[in-house]
Amino acid sequence: MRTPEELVATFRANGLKVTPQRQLIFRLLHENASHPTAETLYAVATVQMPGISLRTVYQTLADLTAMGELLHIDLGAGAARFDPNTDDHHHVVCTTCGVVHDVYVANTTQMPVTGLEGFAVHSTRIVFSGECSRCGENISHNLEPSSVQ
Amino acid sequence: MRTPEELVATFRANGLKVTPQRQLIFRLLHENASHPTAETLYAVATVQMPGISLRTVYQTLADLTAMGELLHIDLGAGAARFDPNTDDHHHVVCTTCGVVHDVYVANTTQMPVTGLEGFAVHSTRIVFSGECSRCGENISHNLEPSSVQ
DNA sequence: TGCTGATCTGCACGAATTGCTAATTGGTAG
DNA sequence: CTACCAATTAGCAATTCGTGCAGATCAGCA
Repeated sequence: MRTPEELVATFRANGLKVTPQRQLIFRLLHENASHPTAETLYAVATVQMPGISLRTVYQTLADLTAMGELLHIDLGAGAARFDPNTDDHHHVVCTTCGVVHDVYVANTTQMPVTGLEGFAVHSTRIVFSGECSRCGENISHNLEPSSVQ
Repeated sequence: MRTPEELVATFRANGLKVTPQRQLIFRLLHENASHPTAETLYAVATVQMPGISLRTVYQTLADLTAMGELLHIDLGAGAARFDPNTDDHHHVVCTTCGVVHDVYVANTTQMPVTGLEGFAVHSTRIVFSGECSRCGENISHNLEPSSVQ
């Protein structure tokens, strides 16, 4: 995800105004490397800016998505997640706690596939579901702090 | 998808009652090889059984899904689709008309992947999006009837 | 400083389900 | 064949995740 400053510049370049609400959201997204839902971001934003509207959060996320600065990811359950990582990648979801991690899959366009005849494929979405290591050991052992969020 | 008769037997075996509503839905699913939504099935069911409740359709689809006789597939947009094909497979969606076709992908567990460390993956869901041949040529040429639904 | 269109807020609305409950009914025990 | 009772159905309310709308506000420019 680009820096809040870059996003400010991008918004200006696109003729969009730079409001305090938008700047706050830029900052939160830049700081937060997780895959928040609109509600989650709203909750965090409210702390720093009481009165900000959930509607505005949705709107700004939609703007960022439209500009390609954010990915709108639908895991097929619950609210949409927004991903500051705009690389070509995929996701794993923990079915227990809901954490989402980025996954990189090589050559998705060259997978051995049957049934795509007649389709001009524009995109491929892969979602792995499983249990993260933290949930796997529901009793917290003396586990070295891994990259598990 | 199993035959209505088999499903009747399975329901009885599981201690569930066999009602006319359920039998109708068994039949519709067996006949209909597409990937209907609950509403779609409801619409068809209503013709043969006016007064059947959408709630009942949802309930029966949930029962079948719980028994593994049906797959609940969420394409990440709009209503859930129900798939009578319970093989291990994936899907393509036409972004224009919404048709869904089954896709078989070999060895999804051996794809070259980075980022799954620490996850015990239980399932992999792949959704291809694109345009089907029918929508690709939005003017209907003298196209030989293919398997395009 | 003043405009003015963009933006924000708050609320109503919409789609897709699920929760709840009274009325009905399948399956079985007489 | 009949009665009984838990399972099921119907139908409506409630929920979740968003989007549409309208009036109040504000950013950015002259």
